[in-house]
Amino acid sequence: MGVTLKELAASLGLSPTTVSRALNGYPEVNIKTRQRVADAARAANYHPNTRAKSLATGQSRAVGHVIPISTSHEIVNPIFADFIAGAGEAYSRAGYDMVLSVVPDAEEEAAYRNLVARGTVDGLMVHGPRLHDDRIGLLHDLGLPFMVHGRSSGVNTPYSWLDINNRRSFRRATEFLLDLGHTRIALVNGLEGMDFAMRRRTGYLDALEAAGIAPDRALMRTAEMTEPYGHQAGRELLRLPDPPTAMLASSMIVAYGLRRALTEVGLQPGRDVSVITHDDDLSYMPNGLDVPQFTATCSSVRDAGRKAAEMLLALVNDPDLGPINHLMETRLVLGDSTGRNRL
Amino acid sequence: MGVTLKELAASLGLSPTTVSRALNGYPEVNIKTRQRVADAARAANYHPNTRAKSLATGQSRAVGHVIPISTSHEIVNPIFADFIAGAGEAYSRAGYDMVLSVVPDAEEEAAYRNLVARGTVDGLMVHGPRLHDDRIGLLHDLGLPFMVHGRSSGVNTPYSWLDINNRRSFRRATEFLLDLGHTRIALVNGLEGMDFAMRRRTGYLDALEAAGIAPDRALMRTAEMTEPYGHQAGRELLRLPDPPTAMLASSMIVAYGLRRALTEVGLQPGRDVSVITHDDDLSYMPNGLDVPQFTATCSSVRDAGRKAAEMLLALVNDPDLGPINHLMETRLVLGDSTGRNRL
DNA sequence: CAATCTTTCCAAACCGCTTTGGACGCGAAA
DNA sequence: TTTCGCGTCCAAAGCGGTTTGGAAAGATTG
Repeated sequence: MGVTLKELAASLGLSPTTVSRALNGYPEVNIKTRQRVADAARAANYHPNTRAKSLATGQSRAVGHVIPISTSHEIVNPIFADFIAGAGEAYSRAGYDMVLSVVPDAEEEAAYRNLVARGTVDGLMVHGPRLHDDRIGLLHDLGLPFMVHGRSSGVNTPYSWLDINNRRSFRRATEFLLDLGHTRIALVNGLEGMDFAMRRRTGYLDALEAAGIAPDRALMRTAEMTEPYGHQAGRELLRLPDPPTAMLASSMIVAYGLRRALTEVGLQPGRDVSVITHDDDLSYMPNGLDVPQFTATCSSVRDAGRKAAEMLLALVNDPDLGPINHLMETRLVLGDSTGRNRL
Repeated sequence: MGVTLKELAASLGLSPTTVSRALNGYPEVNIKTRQRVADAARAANYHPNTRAKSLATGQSRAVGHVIPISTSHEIVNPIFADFIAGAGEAYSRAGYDMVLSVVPDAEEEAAYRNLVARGTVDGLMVHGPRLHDDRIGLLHDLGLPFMVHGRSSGVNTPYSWLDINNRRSFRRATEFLLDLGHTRIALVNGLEGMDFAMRRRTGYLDALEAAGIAPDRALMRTAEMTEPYGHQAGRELLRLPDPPTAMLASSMIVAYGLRRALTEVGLQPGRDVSVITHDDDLSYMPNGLDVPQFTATCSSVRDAGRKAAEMLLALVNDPDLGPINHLMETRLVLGDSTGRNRL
């Protein structure tokens, strides 16, 4: 493999101690020696062995992400890739490694315990929190710093999280549709076991209630967010005796499905039926090339990943930091998919 | 953190040596002692420290995936999540960790060198190979086992890869369209710097040539695979003086865009214009709920991840294994998006 | 019964790094 | 001159495992 510290030291006629100190910026080494060491290290392409270093320091300089695969749905969250990309950027900038554990949700707890007991990581990221998520209590007990991407309603112990303001976001979107004169507004949501979906529904209901409109269960759908789901939900909604004139989608890909359902029966988004979607700003799913195709509540999940990673590293470097939170607001971008209610 | 071997040994009145051997299945330990140790280890939730173990054995029991982020496009490959999910499954089953390095493509080489020099991983996975990809030569020199997901034309040194038969797959799809009477067939491809895109184009051209049809540059598009790209490409193709009657899409999401372009001008996929797409069988992008919405060349990228990971582990465990390859055929599934040429 | 294996265990070295506790030489202060 | 402090370096003890080379006791053999 690579050169070892010992070899490097020998080639310089110095002790490993001095070389180590020179490279790690300790004061007790002559400036000329330090320079000599630095040059030699570069020339030999010396990189300290990760395992040895972390064994000696007690820190692994790595963080873990546990990705749950729902055994019932076998689905991988599409936002995962962009979140990881953002987080990975922050990690590599800080010189941290990222280790990923992909596990069926039944083995999630074991996965967390494993990573902690084996000392593989200094911190953990929790993805896809559900309502009353057990993992938070578990991680609290395990004692390693962790960040949650999202929140978990019903959990009492304080914890660190980063989330978007799902509730306000969907309230805002609903109000926007109400202002356009819509009163029959459908919500095509994600799986409601997920915390974010519940919050979105709450925001939607908030707005309806404020407007004095009674919610209609027939207008509220929930499922794993795919295009065919959006399509089917759209078709069913349009076939209702009193169909909605506006629809709220929980993701861009669901909105694609809704649009297909509309155009299939000759309806045009924005003119005949309004559609607003949440847009995670996924790199491979841009909201139009130049102008936005959908009116959307927009928030970059990549930025979220970057920020969440930075927060996690802050927690790792200062364990006394206590729970830290960050709530990101979304911005409402106007596209062609919304318009006045013409009924 | 967790219990250490030394502590466990002390609590049992045994030496660390014996405990280590008992846990690792060495023969020179009494069956009763072994049992006693196993019980105690389970009771104490003992897991050997990753770093110490790998330092002692010289193996990290981890593999690295370097994910390049194109600095020009800033795009994360959408198939990445499912591939990782498949690979991760194989790794955790084998007791290996997966470490991810997300880096701008300019720093890719440094990332590989780093992982190797620091001894962080025992093997590497290469994603998104381009034509004449430098990384293969680099990894060859670095001497660590590696697998390429895809291939790289123009590379002479032998290497291990897993790929789908892109060429035959697109030749087959094109022939299918030719059999339906289509002669003006468009190819809406991915970025042609990518090896897979080049192969698909070749398969497409093979079929045209065999049918005695001269390729038309106006019918061949290439870009990053997004829905808006598919939409735009579809619009432009339909506006040609002599528009295509069939289209080949490089991914499901591009096909969504094509379909939008068709329906926008009142054309129906399958009846008026035929569309075939490649389908990576992404979990969040199913090809219809019950019946396939698109005729597609289908191959699960998740299975590919699983298989590629298994191959990489085989290489890690037997360095003399030499280059191993696996070529997966796609299956053509029939959907509603194709039909006879009615012109 | 002595000699020779086996079985079962342990002490100690080692993996590659960090870090503690000096050692040594030199200039400044007493 | 002696003492002290400082700058610069090093030897050695870890970190938590694995592994080599015995050692002691019991079983087997001639």
